[in-house]
Amino acid sequence: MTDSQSASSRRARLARSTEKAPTKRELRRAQLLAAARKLFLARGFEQSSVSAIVAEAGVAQGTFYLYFKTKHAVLPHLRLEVLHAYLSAWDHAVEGEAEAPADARLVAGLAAVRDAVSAQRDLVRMLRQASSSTEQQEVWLEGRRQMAEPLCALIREGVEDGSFRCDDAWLAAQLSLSLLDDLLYEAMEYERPAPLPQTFAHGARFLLRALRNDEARVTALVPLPA
Amino acid sequence: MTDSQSASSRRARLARSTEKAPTKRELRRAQLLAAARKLFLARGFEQSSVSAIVAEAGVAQGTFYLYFKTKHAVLPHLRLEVLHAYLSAWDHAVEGEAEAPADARLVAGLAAVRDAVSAQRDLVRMLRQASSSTEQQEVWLEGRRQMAEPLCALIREGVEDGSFRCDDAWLAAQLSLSLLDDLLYEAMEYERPAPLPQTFAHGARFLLRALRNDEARVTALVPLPA
Amino acid sequence: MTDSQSASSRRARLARSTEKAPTKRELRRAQLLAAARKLFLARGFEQSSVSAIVAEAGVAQGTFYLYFKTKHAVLPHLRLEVLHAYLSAWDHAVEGEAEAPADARLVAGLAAVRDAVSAQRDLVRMLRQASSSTEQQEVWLEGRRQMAEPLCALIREGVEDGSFRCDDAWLAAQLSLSLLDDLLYEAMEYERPAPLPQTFAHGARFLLRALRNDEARVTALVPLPA
Amino acid sequence: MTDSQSASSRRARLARSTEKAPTKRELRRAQLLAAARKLFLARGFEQSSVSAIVAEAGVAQGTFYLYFKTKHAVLPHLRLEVLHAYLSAWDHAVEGEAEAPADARLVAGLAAVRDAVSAQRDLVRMLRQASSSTEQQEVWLEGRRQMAEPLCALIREGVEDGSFRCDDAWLAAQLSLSLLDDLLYEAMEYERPAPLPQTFAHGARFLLRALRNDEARVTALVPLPA
DNA sequence: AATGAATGAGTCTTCATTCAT
DNA sequence: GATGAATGAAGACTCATTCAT
Repeated sequence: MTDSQSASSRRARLARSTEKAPTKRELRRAQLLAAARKLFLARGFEQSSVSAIVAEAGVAQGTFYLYFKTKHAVLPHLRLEVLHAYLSAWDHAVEGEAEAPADARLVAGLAAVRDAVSAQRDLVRMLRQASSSTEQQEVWLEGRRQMAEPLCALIREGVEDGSFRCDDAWLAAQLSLSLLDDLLYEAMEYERPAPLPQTFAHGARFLLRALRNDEARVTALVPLPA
Repeated sequence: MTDSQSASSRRARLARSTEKAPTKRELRRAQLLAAARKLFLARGFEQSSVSAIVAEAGVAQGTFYLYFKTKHAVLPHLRLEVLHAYLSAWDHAVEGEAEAPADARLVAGLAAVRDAVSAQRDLVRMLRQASSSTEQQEVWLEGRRQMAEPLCALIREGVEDGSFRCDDAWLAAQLSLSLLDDLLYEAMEYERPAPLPQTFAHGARFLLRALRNDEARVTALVPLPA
Repeated sequence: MTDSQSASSRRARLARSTEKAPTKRELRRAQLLAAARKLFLARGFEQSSVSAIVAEAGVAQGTFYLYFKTKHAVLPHLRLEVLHAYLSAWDHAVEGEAEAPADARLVAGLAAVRDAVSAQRDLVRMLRQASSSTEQQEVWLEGRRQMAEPLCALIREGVEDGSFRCDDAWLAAQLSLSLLDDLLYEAMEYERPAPLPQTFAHGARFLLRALRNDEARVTALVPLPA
Repeated sequence: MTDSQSASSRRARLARSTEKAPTKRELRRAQLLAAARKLFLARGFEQSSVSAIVAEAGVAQGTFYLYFKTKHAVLPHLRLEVLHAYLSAWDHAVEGEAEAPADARLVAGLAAVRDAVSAQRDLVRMLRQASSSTEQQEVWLEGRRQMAEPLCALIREGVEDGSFRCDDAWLAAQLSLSLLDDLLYEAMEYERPAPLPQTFAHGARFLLRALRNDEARVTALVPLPA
């Protein structure tokens, strides 16, 4: 329950800015955001001019600057969207098996995020390419921190009920995220070091083992790929 | 021996283009590269104009285009420098303890690369920020591939001599690189998720454990940080 | 009547884009056009930079590209100006002698265009020199087509009333235009093959004869030059 | 005879610069000329850089300037080539029917030049597009003058033997050239005002008529096209 | 005579941002 | 709030020409 509580409160926190009040102002911003996302996805950040964005949105050039201080200021908003998708996927999967042991929920959560990564691939590719100003990097890290939270909680739970052992749950969570954010993304994008299913299976098994699951359990949760 | 051989031949391969013949042409290119590196480090890629680079190098605008087809064409050369530093560090550390068991050499190698990552931090930060065209991404992946090679060889050696166990040495090497490339970089850059020493220690322990070293051995090789 | 009607409607058609609405936009465009014409005339097309044009017009560099997609896009507008001058001259002259027989009107029209060619000489010289992209050539040919229309109509009229005879009125019109566009221009520009008055007189007599006017009539309409 | 004499002497005059002495210097110049022609034809004048020309010729950048003062200085040489081709065609055709009457020889000559124009079309298109400096225009006119010479001689001959009548043979020759240089070129290039065969037939008939051939003779020499 | 590295002025064009209406 | 014309600095890149070797 602590889990689903924190998940809900987190979701609420994230949502507050977009779901709550469909202000006229918020709607306009969303309209511009949608136009920007579409173009950024199609042509990339640098290649999408503000003028193209406003054309797509059907508003005047100057209007853009009523809602975003600069062109770069659009990026954190898009990063938040990605983040939101990841967290929803995790929460949904983990809550879906609320009665299962921690390691099973971990695997379920990882798989759910893997699929969310897949669904957000294009947006992430764009965000990675957008020349990341320092402020942008902060947003990225904050996202990783938020993602690590529930993962860390789950690992701690597993440590308590004896299914995991590890030195530092927080760092273990980070390492896992490194896998999701980085390795899975590249597996998807370039099929390197191996196609996605294998990369995921080996990665998950590697993680479970590092968390001290015994070999039989590891294979039960994630069978070796062909 | 195969290890040190492949290391040497790799080093030779990498070096050929730069060390061998200090052609007049190579010297000019190096001069421009140095100017570009300096400015890219100081202001970032997008913010450094070609005109600033040539001013720094003390040559004419057109001269730049005699040595690089476009401004972006400079980046792969700089990425190679970083790569070269990593590989040198690894080779040096691993060869330095040629008689030690595989897991000890792994830890030594990781630590050496950690320090090299530290030394190259600024350059890497810049390369990450430079809007990475597709070709640029290829260079990055190729770098990771080259780095994974010796790491993978060492893991295989450990599997043979019984100090490691793992499903897939190549993917395990990639995961480790994910740690080096990504997690250590961020630990250094932002002290997150934890300052570098802790992040490294926990990460290395996590890896060793995933490779099935027993607890005592893990702690002997990498003590728990305070 | 058909003649003067078509002449008027043509004039109207041409005029619509420029005379009708002195939009703010049209005015700016005209301002830039004037600056471009002045510089192109003074230094030639290639030698006139966009930056010089905007300086002359007293607007910012970027403003130019609000009105013309590229520097070359200015040329068709100037060609239209020339064309307009030719057509006005022809219409005016031919309408001025509405009661005269076809051959007399032909000669009057030719003479009027000759003078218009003279007035537009510098502009035409520039347009000829401007490296003519394919699209530019299309504009040129389209201009010739528009010019040939009334000339052809007049020749046909002459054929009907028996003052002319010819195989193909359209081609005869083209040949006459060749004379106006090409030979008269060169006569004016370089006094070759002979000074303008002689070139014109001989050319007109040659044309009239090709159209089967008898010798007396030819000489009555265009006396032999000294 | 005066005809073939003047033709020969003219040919000699033109040839002198290229045929006479295959100096080492002349050969190099020809080599560069060939490279320039090839590139100018393929990409146009402005789009062919000196650097591309020397690459094509297989010599060094600086070498170009040993043989041509500037890039534009290449054009007159190419215009001469075109001219030479026209004159050869004319001479050959007219001499080939030395016994025929003047008007038949005129038609034969015109047809020969028409075919030469066709063969040189690409080169001419390029020369027309090359921004014609004043010096370049002089070369063009000089070419027309040289072409007009034999044509004029033939017309005079025809006037003497009674097959032609005209006010001024020189101007009549110019008008005919206007047809060849201008109208035929455009008929070939754009099939306007009509495809080449029709344009040529009507043009030739128009000329013959202007030179006072009677209708039967005109049709005998050049039948009406379908 | 030949080379080819170096020059650097000059090109066109883009675009984030502002501001008067 | 919304507009969209105007800005103008900045950008990457080209290329005819020179000159030391």
